[in-house]
Amino acid sequence: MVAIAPNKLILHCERQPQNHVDKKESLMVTIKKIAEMVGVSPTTVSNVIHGRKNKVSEENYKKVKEALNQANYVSNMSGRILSQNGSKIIGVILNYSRRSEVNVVSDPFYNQIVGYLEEQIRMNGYYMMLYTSGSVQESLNLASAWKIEGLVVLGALPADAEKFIQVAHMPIAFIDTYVNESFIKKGFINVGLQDFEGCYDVTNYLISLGHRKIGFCADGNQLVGVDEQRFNGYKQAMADAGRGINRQHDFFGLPYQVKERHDYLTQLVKTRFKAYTALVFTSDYLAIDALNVLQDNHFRIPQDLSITGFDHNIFSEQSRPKLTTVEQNVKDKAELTIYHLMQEIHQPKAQIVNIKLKTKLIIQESTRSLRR
Amino acid sequence: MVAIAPNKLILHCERQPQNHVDKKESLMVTIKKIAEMVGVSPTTVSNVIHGRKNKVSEENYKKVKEALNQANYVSNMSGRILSQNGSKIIGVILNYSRRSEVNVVSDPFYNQIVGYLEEQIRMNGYYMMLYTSGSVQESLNLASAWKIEGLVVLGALPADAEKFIQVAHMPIAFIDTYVNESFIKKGFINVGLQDFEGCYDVTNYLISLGHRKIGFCADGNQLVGVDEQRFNGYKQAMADAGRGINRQHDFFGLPYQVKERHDYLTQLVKTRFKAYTALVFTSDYLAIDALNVLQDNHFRIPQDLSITGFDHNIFSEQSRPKLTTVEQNVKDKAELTIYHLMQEIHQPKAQIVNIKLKTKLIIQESTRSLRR
DNA sequence: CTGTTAGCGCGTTCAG
DNA sequence: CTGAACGCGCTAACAG
Repeated sequence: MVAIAPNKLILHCERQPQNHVDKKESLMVTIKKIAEMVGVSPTTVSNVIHGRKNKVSEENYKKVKEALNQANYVSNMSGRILSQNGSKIIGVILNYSRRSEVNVVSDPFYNQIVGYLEEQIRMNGYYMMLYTSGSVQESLNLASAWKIEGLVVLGALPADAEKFIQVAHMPIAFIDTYVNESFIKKGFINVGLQDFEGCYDVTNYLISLGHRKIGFCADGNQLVGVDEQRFNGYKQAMADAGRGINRQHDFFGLPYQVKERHDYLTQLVKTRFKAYTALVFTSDYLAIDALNVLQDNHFRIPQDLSITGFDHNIFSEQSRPKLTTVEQNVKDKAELTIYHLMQEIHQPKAQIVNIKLKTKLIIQESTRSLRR
Repeated sequence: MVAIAPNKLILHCERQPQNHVDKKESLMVTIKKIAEMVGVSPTTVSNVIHGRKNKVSEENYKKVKEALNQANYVSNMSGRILSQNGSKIIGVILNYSRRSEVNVVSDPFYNQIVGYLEEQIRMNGYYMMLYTSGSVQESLNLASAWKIEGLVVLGALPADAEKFIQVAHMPIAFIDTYVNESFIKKGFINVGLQDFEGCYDVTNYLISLGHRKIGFCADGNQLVGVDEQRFNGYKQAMADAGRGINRQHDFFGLPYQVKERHDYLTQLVKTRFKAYTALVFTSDYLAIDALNVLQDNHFRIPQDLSITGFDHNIFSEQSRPKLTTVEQNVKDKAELTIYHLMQEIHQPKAQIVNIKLKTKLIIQESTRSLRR
């Protein structure tokens, strides 16, 4: 199924014909075996494992406990799940994203949050199963096959998110998702940002610097979910400054694929971008990517053009000039998401959580004042 | 257990007292139910699921198949695992790394490869369980609890890797790991780079530009595993050019924590770095990080100092000047790793795989010639 | 070709 | 306080 051609330098790579090994030994330490060893019943062992001291004599408790440690007992999850217990798995689903047409892998935001999610999930005594791509149904199948206790869905588009809500039978926490009001009922969890306000602020800052001709750049040609909110924030700021926005002209939908995007940007630099003194980007990644193309085409940032990003991740710090951007706290996002998901797992349908974390304008070097 | 203080702006967050819901319904579609519906035995259904056409009449086959689709049957993994079948899980273990003291989250290399690994694992019909941190034993416990079929271990230090080999009862594929020769026996899989050669090449390139005073910078004070090999490559290139290396003076071990590292670098800029015309870094990440500190301290790169990275990831492209670096193909690494792990799963102990992928010198703008 | 049965490991009754 | 018995969903071995 994997179509790779391993024609790289291989140092040693011996091969033996069909060395079929019987692996029937099963080194698994089971409750039963522990019970045999100590000379008690499996139930007693189970009780010890679950710390039910009032059900086991102190003497036995000690002996069993010791045997468990000795043998490094690890409960078999399959057995556990089967006997109506939680699987202790949280599924994390990617790729219902604004950047869905390209491998999510390259998106620094997703990379970062996945790391933090894993950390939080592990700290709660759960395991994380990571799943990318596929349809909503596919994801839900995965979830039910493993009796997954909860799902984290990243950056789903409204339609997908709504399908998740309708079809799923388990707690779901969304991150950065906008759905129709009617879906926001008991059991709904979403952790997002004040996208509108964040983009309003940064646009407004540009306006305060004297900019009037400000464009808006996003991934893809559709403005939906997060990007839509950010666009609206930008639009509102412009409107409040007495500048109407023409979606046709002032919005630039950039291709997802790197090469195409660069080609398109190179073209824009020579044409439509000339009409602007500032550009608002929906992510640091995109802004930095454009920054390089602009610089390579002898645009000076910020002298010739001011640009702003969104995220305040490592990219905006490592670029030169450093990027003026909107900060979001990814770690907080992950923590809150898992916190509320755990609440929901332990106490279903108890709450509605729709968090919009504050953002913060980070003024750096990629923007300049038009006044003097 | 999670110690977070959700004192952020929360829009709506209602709460209800203990709305304890009975969720005993179990919407799970089981083989048994399908069997009842169609009016055949569970075995027949199982046979259809596994495509054993020769064991089921064509008529029944059709009827069952239809019912399965109709009901959107998904096999319960726990049952499957329990009855001696593979779990279809590949565990991916992080954090036995050269950068282990800090959250792996921030390391772009790990982020990237995790994404590609997930892709490959999924394409092989497996699931990925991601696990960070913890001891070798802990990781192996996880693996046995879930009857994990194979493990991918990223960036393990030699000692940990050797423990994995000794204790584990399942196929393991290492990435970027160096172990003692004696551990390289049937069943061993490692996919790494020509670290020595890569660093030799880049150092040699600097030498060819006329540099003689070249320093070496890595994470942490210990040179082990990958970093050790790279250091050796650097050392050898210097030796071949008639320059002996003093590990005390010419090696710079940088702190893992960002703040401390920046402080240390700021200090070095004013002192020891002055004695060098070029610096070799073990990663793009580190090189770019230092580049910024250097630039912020009015060092001009490459006029005052040439620097090189390792990885050729997005960082080396987005920096200004672009980084001269050593390219590795992360996608290839992931593909080969999973390819060979799958081989090993299906045909245990059949091979020894110790791949060292070629690297490629990428000459960009962060290095300059001392000749004229 | 089809159905019955046993057992995987665990947790939870329910009798002792 | 302890142990025997059952069932979760699935598969494989075995009868019919």
